[in-house]
Amino acid sequence: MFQIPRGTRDFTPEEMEKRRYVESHMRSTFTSFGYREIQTPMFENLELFTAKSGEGIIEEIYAFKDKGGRDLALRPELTAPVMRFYVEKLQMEPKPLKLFYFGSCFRYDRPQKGRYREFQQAGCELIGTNTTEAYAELIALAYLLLKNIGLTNINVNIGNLTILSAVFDRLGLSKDQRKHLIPLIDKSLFDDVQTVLSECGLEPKKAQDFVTFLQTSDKEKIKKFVKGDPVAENEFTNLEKMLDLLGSSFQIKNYQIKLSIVRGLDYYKGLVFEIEAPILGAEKQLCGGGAYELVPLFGGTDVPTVGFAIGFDRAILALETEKFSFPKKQLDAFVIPVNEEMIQKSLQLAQILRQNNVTVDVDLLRRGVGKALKYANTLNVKTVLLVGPKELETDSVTLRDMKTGNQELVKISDVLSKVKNM
RNA sequence: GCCUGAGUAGUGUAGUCUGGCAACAUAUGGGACUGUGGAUCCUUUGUGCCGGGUUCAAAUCCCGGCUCGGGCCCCA
Repeated sequence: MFQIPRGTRDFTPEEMEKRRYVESHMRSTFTSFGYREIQTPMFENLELFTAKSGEGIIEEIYAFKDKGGRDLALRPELTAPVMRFYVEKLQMEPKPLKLFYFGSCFRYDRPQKGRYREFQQAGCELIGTNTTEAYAELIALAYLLLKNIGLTNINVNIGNLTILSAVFDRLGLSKDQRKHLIPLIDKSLFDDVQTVLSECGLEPKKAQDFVTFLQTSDKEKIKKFVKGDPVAENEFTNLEKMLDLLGSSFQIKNYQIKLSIVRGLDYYKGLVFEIEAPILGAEKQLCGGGAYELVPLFGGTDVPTVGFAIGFDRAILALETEKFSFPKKQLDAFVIPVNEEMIQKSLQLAQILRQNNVTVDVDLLRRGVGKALKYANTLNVKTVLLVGPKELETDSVTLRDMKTGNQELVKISDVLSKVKNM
């Protein structure tokens, strides 16, 4: 017996129905905002990812040599490939450029619930604008993508790395000190943050204020804290404008300012945000995004870029955890030939219906009407068409409504309209 | 990479402590049944995660591995 590789999954027809449902809703949300879909290869040159994240990443991804000795890697995420695509071929497209994607990503991680070695991401990149309205629209899009698939309980957290960095500057913290602090901030270990700050020689009062600043979502408190720092002040004013737009234009109010959002990577700059579903516990983050600078790193002309990625599998997991009832696909009709002489006629009838956008299955096992009906029942079909000699004498078939059990004799010429109106 | 729990027909479970029978439900195919049987009955198919050890005898006890779940690490 062969086994599925660790951390990968097979999807049953029922699961695929759910996934397609979510995917199609996301796709229509993206397109409703004027985004256009792109696709990039499943694997890239390894260097694309090491350039972005450093050599250390090789341990965490599927990297390999091909027969020509090239160093390749299965993509661990999609932002870098999309930016590679942009720099290589799309730089002269009119701005702003709105791109979205769906795709499998691969990471060599220890699998857990909501965490697999092959997983799906949905996301987008907005290239060529950094206005407050662009940012507001982007966050609204991320939020609505998750809302429109049926999630009810999600939170948006919004931070800003420029402000955080300006504050670090003002506190006179060195690069090494920041490196030490950032992981602690990321994990919300604020007591430890305060301890480290004291060790860095910061006055207790200042350290206390900083920790409060990281944890508060109160605009006035933050404003007071950044007062006198032109860079931070200006950035915060813009952040406020953006938040106003989120409320006034998109009716999104359940966001929180969270200045403790940090990203380990240096290329993120300015806006950062994440959306989480608290119902999922440890692996609750559904979406992460922000502004970043990758284009110059890849050799392109500098241009503002912002985007986000949604963990597709987690979004589905969150829906299931919320007990969302996915709509069930129904087959319109199931054709049962009553005996072997009726097979040809049955196939013909099914084919006519299919050509008119009716979904039809025909019994292929030459079994009795009872067994066939039972099978039809498990398929969740709307109607069954019985094709037999008695009916054919009058050019008719028996149409059975599977919900009520009612049956009627219907002329073959009328079957199409009858089935369509069920 | 670490800690922890679990793994028995396709699915859901019992049996494991206290070693000796692999069982129940459901499902799949066939039949009763040459046109209503979405039922009922009969029947078929199919199960001990893998490997080693202890033993007269292992699903059961022991060791190792694999896989899944929970918690860490990590999270581009």
